[in-house]
Formats: sequence, structure tokens, C-alpha cells
Amino acid sequence: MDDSPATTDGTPTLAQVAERAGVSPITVSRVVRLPDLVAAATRERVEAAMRELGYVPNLVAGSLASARTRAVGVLVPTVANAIFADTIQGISDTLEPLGYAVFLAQSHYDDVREEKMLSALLARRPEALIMVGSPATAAGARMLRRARIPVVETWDLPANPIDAVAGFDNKAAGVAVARHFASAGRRKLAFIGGDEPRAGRRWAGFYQAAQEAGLEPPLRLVLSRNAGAGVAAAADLTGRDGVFAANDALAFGLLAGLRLNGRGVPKDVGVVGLGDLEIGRLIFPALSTVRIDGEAIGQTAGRLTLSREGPRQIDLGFSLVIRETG
Amino acid sequence: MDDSPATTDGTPTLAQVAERAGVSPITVSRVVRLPDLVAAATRERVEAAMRELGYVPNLVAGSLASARTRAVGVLVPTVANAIFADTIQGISDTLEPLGYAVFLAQSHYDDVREEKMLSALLARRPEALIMVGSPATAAGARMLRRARIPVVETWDLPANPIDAVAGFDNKAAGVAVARHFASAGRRKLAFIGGDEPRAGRRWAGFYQAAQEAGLEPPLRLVLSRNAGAGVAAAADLTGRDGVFAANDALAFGLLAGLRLNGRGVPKDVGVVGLGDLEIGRLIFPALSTVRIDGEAIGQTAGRLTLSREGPRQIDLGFSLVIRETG
DNA sequence: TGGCCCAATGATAGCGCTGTCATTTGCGGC
DNA sequence: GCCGCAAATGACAGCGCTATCATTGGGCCA
Repeated sequence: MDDSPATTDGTPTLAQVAERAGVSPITVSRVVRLPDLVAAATRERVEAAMRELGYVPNLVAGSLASARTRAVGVLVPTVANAIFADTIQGISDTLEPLGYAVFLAQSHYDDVREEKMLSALLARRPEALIMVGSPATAAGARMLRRARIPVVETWDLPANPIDAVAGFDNKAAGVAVARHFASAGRRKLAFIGGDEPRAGRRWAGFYQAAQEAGLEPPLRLVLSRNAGAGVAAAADLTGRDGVFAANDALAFGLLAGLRLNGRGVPKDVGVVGLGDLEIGRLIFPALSTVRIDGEAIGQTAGRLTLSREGPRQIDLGFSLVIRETG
Repeated sequence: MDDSPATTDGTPTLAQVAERAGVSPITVSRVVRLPDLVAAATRERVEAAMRELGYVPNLVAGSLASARTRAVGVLVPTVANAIFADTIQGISDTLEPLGYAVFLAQSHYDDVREEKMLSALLARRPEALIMVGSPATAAGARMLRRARIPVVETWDLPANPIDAVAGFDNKAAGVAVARHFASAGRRKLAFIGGDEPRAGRRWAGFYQAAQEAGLEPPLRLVLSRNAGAGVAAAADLTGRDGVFAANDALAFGLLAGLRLNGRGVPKDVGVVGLGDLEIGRLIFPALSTVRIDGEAIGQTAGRLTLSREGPRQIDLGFSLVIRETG
């Protein structure tokens, strides 16, 4: 086009915009960040130069200079499991409009990987970090504390939180389900779920409440996290009349397995899931479940990230939604 | 602890590590990035200093200096829709082990927002950008071209791609479903879906193939994207005997609505979804669907991001999976 | 009319790293 | 015993911005 410095390299810099607009670099910087401080005429000239050059600010340089990245790190066990998608959505919907970006990482329920991802995330200097659950390792927790940024633990109510919390009481959820089964006259309960900490707490509450209700000790099946495992589990659940699945996906699988085994739901077995995925309402029989508002968790986590005011440990609760499966 | 410079500010810098280890900053940098270039004894000394100080490298500074961010931007319409979760997972699983981070943004099927997110993403200087679909605006496309980084468009086969593609032929999917309905003797077809480009292409193929098969012109219902809309749609579909839902979630809702309306599936109406969510296999009647391997799309996109070699427009295809709904 | 204040703009220095050369040291071969 | 070379380390400059002061030039009031 012309011989402006922009033709030298692909991406124009703020200085090149400044030169073209006949102003100093700092003025261009202000047009981008604090337009009110710049006279309208100047601003227009600068904006024209930016447009002509196709200028895209370099936030990595800006972040270094200002010590503000305008980004938050988000660490989830996995995104494929629909259960956390709403939470990610909630986070991103509350933070994106404010100019924050989301760095997403997955731990895959693996402690080593979690620690690695935590440090990879922290290396990018997010202004806050939101994770599902709590750090599994002491080293992970230490890193988070040293980072001196807001940290939000979600989907749980840790006894000893690092900073903020947006979650619910997993143990109480287990208790509620066991009591429900007991009051419905079911006697031989079972629990299916993974071996991660939150499922463990659900189990603990479930077991305890079953005992307190005078039922025989419930069975626990530790499964891998996909719905297919739920299908297979049905075969090992003969004789059980109330099953709490640690998440809805497992419950859907279980329902399918039960159908294959010719067992009636809810007549022969009651099934309760956790999460309240939309599909649960739509299938037949409609899934009874522990409703968790994953999006609210995400929104709350996002908000806790932005301000240090107010209560920082928030219990979003859950509710037992009894539909057709038990 | 002691009077090392680290006590001054929260986060120690590379220079502070260097001082404590008695080496130059560049040596510390090498221990982090190219440990083989450093003598074992020196390396151990540096590593000890890093441990003692709790050093976490500052990648934003490193990125600026090296002009490499080791990050990719990912833009999806929404993460709540389970259909893209597998793709994000595929991307992140192939890129994270190589040290890349993922910047995640959502467009919410909104052109303005998409453009905004694109430029926000680009401002962070990702080394590649992966998006579902193609930029909706010319400005968006221009930004991507100017960025001079690998760009992967997914979930579609754009006629005029910016760079790489990992997708499938949405129109052909529509054709396949219409032909299937026709050969099953269904005469009065309908299509339900959003008004976004990919759904539009599915409709186009569906419509065309229905015409070619001599059926009367199918009906198109434009719905919002949640499953609830599928439930409501059932009422407007009386008299139709074959319905293609642009995604599985809508299909689940439709199935529920049809049940409420007392219409038999597949006897009275056939229903085919798209995506092949795991649940579709588990419910009864099991959902017929156009199977898309979202995870493979993500993995392929990730791979296309890393190397400029080989074919860059990859059609991952789809397959029609007829189960119990039609 | 002089002084003061605010609006508008700029100069300077540096954020915490890494690329690109040096420079130093040890060691084998002739 | 000296030269050359590779291994190990370092000096320097600079990535593209922004924080933090200046500095300039009216406009307005006493």
C-alpha cells in the first residue's frame, strides 16, 4: 500500500499507529483504553490509523507492562462431561463482558495432571483462578496460596478453603437421597459413582443416612465416569431397590441397563441421579435427581473473582427433584 | 524467612532465582526451557533456588520476549450445548500435552459478539485459532487472515476457507436424512433447528433431497436452541411423519413433546437427530441420528494447528445411525 | 489582566523475560 | 606444550506496551 513501517512486518504495533496518526504512542494507548481522555479530533485520527493498519492491540505486552492480564484460569476435571459445561458457561458469561478472557484446562481427575495444569495456568498470571473442587495435592494448594490471587473452589464446600467457595454440600445431598429412599420404603440401597472426592462425600452422606434409617449398609460400586459404565453396573445391582447415581449421565446408563435386565423403574428399583441435566426431564421415565445449578455456580464463582467484598463462602444448595424414576 | 529479594514482592522473578543460585538470569531461563544446555550441578542449584522461592515462570513476559505464546484461541457458539464439548475436549487433549494453553470464548451465535471475541482472542496473540464454523462477518474473516496464524474452521466445509478445515458436509447430512425418510415411506417431512449457517445447510440438503424424491416440500420450524423448544415444536408438527432435528438436544425435546401429544415414534413419526450424544443410545426409544465425531474434529483441528504440512481441508464425514426412532 | 486549573498530550523508564551474539574453560591430538 | 573446539555460561538489547510523572495551552474568574 505505502511505505509505512507496517509493511515491514505482518502485525502493526502501537508505535506504527502513532506514527501514522502523528501522535505519540501513549496517545494511541489511551484511545484504546481510556478514550475519554483524548480529544475527539485526535481520537478519530488515531482510530482511522488503526483501521487502516488493521491494528490489533498486543495484550501480552500490555499485560506485562500493566501487571494486569484480564484473564482468569479455569480448571475442570473434564469438559466432555456435560455437568460442568454450565459452570464454564456461567463463568464465561459473567466475565467476558467485563473484558476478561478464560484460560481453560482439564485435570482429567488426575492429581499429577491437575498440579501440572495449575502451574501452567498460574504461569500465565491469571488475575483469578476458578476450579472444580479443591487442589488434590499439597503442592497445588501451596501454589494457589502463594499466587495471591482470588481462588474459587466450586462444586463442593471444602472444610479448609483456600479463599472463596461457590458450591454445595455433597454429603448432605447423599443424606437427602438416602432418606428419600428410606421414606419410600426401599431397604437395599446402592451407590454408583467414580472415586473422586466429591462422589466420595456423596457416598459418605448416603451411607450414614442409610445406617441411621436402620437400613442395611448400602452397596458402593466404583465406576468409570461414562454412561456406558452405568449400563454395565445394572447387572451387579440385582436385589437392590434404590440406587443413587453420582451423576445424571451414570443414571441414564443405569436406566438403560435396568431396562435390558427387565427390571422395572420405579417399581422394582428407584433411581436418583445428580446434576439435573435437561435431558433428564425429557426422557421417559423422567429422571429423579439432585438438582445442582451449575450455571449459578459459575456465575457466583465469576462474581467472587471480581470483588473481595462480602461473604466468600457461598453455599448454592441443591434440591431433590423427584420425578418418575423413584 | 530471609532477606532475599523475594520477600519484597509476592512473586519471585527469574532474576531473584538467579541471584540466589549465584548464576546469571539467562542460565535460570535455560534450566526452565532447555535444561540439557546446563551442567547438572548448576541445574540442581538453580532448581533448588526455584523450589525455595516457589518460583513460577512468568509466561507473559516470556511470550513477549520470544514472540511465542504457546496458546491457541478457541471460539465456539456455546459450551453449554453438549455438542461442542467433545470438540473442545479433543482440542485441549491434543494441545495441552505439548504445552499449549487454550483461550476459550463464546459467540452465543451472535455475529457482533463473535467479532468482538475474535479480536479479544487475537489480542492475546494465540499461535493458532480454532473456531466452530466460519467468521460470520467480513471484518472477522479479515482479522483472521491478517493475523497470519493457522486458522481452523470446524463443523463445516466452507467453500472458501481461510486456512484449514476439520469438518463435515452439513448439506450432505440433510440429504442423507431426507433420503432415509423417503425410502422408509415417509411423505410429509419437517426440519427443526436454529437459524445459524450450519443448520441452514442441513435444511438445504434436506429440502432438496425431499424434492428430488418427489415428496411434498418439507416444513421448516426455526427454534431457539434449547431442548425445551423441541418439546413445544411437537404441537406444530401434527400431520408430519418424518422430522429431522438439527441437533440431538432438540430431538430429545421433540420426542418428549410427541409423547405428550400421544404420537407414536416411530410408528406415526420418525425422528432423526444430529450429533450422536451418548444419551441417545441409552434412552428408549433409542435416537436415530447423524453421528458426528466431535472429539475427532477437535483432535484434527489441534493437529492442523501444529503443522502446516499435509492436506489442510479435512472432511471427517458423518454417518447415519438408524436406531429406534425412525 | 494575571493567575490558576483542567484538559490534552508527551517523555522516560521499565515490566520479566529471551534471542543473539560473546566469552570462558577444559581437554584431546599432534 | 600448544592449538582448536565444544561445553557452559554470560552480557546486552529489546519484545510492545503502560505507569508515572511532566509539559503545554487555553478558558475563566477575581
